Amino acid sequence: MTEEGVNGLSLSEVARRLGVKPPSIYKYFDSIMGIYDALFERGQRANLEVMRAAMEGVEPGLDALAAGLEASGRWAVNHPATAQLLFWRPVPSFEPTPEAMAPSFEMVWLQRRALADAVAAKQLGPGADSDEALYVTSVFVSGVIGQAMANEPGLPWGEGRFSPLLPKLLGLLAALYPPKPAGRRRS
Amino acid sequence: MTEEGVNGLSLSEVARRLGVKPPSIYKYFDSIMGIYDALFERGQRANLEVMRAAMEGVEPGLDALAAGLEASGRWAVNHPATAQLLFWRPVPSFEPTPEAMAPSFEMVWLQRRALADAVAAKQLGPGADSDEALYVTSVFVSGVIGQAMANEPGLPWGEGRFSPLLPKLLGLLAALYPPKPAGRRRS
DNA sequence: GTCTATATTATGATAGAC
DNA sequence: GTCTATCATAATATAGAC
Repeated sequence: MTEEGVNGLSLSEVARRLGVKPPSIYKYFDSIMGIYDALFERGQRANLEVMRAAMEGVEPGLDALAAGLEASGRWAVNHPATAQLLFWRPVPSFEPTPEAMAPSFEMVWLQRRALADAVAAKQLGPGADSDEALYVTSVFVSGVIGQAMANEPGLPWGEGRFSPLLPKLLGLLAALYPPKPAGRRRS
Repeated sequence: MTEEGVNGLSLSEVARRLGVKPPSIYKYFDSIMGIYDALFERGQRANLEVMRAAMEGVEPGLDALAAGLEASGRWAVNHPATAQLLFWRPVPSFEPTPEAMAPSFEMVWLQRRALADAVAAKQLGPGADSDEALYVTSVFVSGVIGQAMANEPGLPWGEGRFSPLLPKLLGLLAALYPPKPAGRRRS
């Protein structure tokens, strides 16, 4: 996928590099879509696990959210081909199975909980305990990853023009959802 | 590209749909990479022109920036396959020629000028007249487009969970680059 | 669980007639 | 500027021997 594009993955080439003949692959996968599905699930799982690990042992709330998203971003730029498969759906005929999708719901939940913790810790206002806040953070991360991968391929996370922006962008959550609502008249 | 993925574009299929035979294509393009390059250049040009048109007749500064980026986002979700070709480089063996890249420099310049205008109009602080601010806006737009295309394919701009976020995100520029620097001691 | 052999279909590209 | 014919190569997938 790295060499030919995600869409250029070939079952025959997989067999070639494994040192077996193409028919052998069919003992393990029903079709090339089965290979995509396994790659998709592995990728989702790996991404979830680095995020989970990064969030553990960090103060719950904004710190955990930032640590988790940084880890996810680092994983993505380190696995650009898989990340494209997961996040940009470049193979229209491939639809991941529910099992392959499952880890991504877990990731959403981790982020949603971190936002709720940030609200509870008064790092963010109550509006941050919302799907909207989740979408905003996902836009930040996906934007940074996409720009980094497209414009600075091969650069490690933390270098270049884009990935260093992520902490600054996450800091904007406090501007969107200020912990102390701007003093307004009682309503 | 829509049906088979950007990487699945086939010169033979192009010929088929044009009602000609494959060798005829070679009178117009050196190779399939020449087709990609033409698509890339057309896409960049189209994207530039909708942005330019949207910025004209709008108050220079933040309004023009927002209008231009909205128009660019709308164009992208309306042309998802071409947008993938332009913004995510899904064909590793394709390198756009300098001529095909040229419109994108013009786009950068339009946005940079809008940021400078916003600073001049005191809508944003001086720090916004910078490459960093440009990268931030590009992350916003690319993030919104990427999330919309991957998670809500086919939804028109303005609907769904992501594209309506763009104005809100652009509003954050004022938090990053406050027009009146927060009162600090003389330095 | 591996293989050979094969079916079927596709691709990008070129030579050369018209 | 179109075509026919062709080259060289590749793909996914299946049947069936071992």
